Amino acid sequence: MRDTADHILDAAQDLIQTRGFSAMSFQDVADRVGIKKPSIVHHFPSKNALGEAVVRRYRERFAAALAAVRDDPEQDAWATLEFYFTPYLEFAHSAEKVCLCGALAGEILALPAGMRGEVRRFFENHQRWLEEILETGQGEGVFALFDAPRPVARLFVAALQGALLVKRTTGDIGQLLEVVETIRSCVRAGAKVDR
Amino acid sequence: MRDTADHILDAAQDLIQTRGFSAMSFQDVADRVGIKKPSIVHHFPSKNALGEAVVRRYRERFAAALAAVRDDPEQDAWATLEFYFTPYLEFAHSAEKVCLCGALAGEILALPAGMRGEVRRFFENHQRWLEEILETGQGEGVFALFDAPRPVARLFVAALQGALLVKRTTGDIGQLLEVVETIRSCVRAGAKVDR
DNA sequence: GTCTATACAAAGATAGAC
DNA sequence: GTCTATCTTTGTATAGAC
Repeated sequence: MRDTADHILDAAQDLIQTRGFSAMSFQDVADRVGIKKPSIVHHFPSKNALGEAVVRRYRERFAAALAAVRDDPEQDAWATLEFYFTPYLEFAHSAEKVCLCGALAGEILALPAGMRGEVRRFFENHQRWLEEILETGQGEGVFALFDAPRPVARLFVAALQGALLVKRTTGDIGQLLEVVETIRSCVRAGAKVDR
Repeated sequence: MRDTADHILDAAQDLIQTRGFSAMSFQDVADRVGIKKPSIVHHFPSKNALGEAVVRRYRERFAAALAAVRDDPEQDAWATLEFYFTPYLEFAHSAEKVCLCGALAGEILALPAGMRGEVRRFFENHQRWLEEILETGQGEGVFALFDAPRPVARLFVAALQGALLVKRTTGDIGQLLEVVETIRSCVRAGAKVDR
């Protein structure tokens, strides 16, 4: 049986991912978990603390998964890049889902300092990780980039996050698949840049 | 002297762009304009109506500017693309500014239906417009795209919106400039794709 | 660990004077 | 067109029983 604290975190994360942190209330979380409002306070002393715990867990899980794939000698650069697409493609199955940190970026100035820091670390980590993967793949001749690994990594992270948000707004799930496919064709070694 | 309704719209837009719609209140708007809460209601009967008016004005202004440049025979494809970067680069001057619709995309499911429709139309219009520009430029041999105009246009819009949000989160203004520069090098005719 | 009850502030909105 | 005053709901958070 699942721990109540975990259950609360799951409910809060889903609410933030869909409605945003400002629009989420203890009442919403309590209703989903099937408890009363004060029971949440027993596990998380304030709404800010709950929000920070949600983002920290999300960021740490993501970071651990990315580090594991990067350090797995079985995975080549292409497989590693494809692994990075996986969560985005899972978000694409539903019209409503976006990345937790992408959703929070829209209201970042209204968030408590602890949450802002977690979201910032999330993006910095993703950009550094992808830059490293692109550089490795480029060195091995697997990727052909039209610019340096750093700006290209930033372009890709921004495009994937932006595509999730636009997808949910327009309701066009194909949006995300198109962007992922375009990124693939963008780094494909067969598409050598000549200049 | 500026009309009060316009003043209210300006204040509300700035508040939504920074904190988000859910976190914005009549009190915040009233304080900025220098009036009391009920005076706002006289101009906009509800918070939802005010929010919808803000997004509609923003979308219509943007659409008019884009259409004007597209239909100006003086502007070639490159100048038109550069024109599209202008507002994004202006957002880049401040660490806090993002596109109104990019900010709203994060909390889209918490918005009233009228606002959701406006944000959707904003993105659909931008994607169609940019697709058309890319196609024209490609036909004239000015742009060299690594994929069809439609997916490339979607990638660019998503990347620009995502870059604004990431920029504000990390506080790194260079983020946006890098992405714009990467997009430029990405369509440059000198960088012909060979496959 | 969960509950009832409650405190306190802030929200959106309305009525009616000026 | 703007104000004061007020209504009603909802928010976060606390106190204390079980």
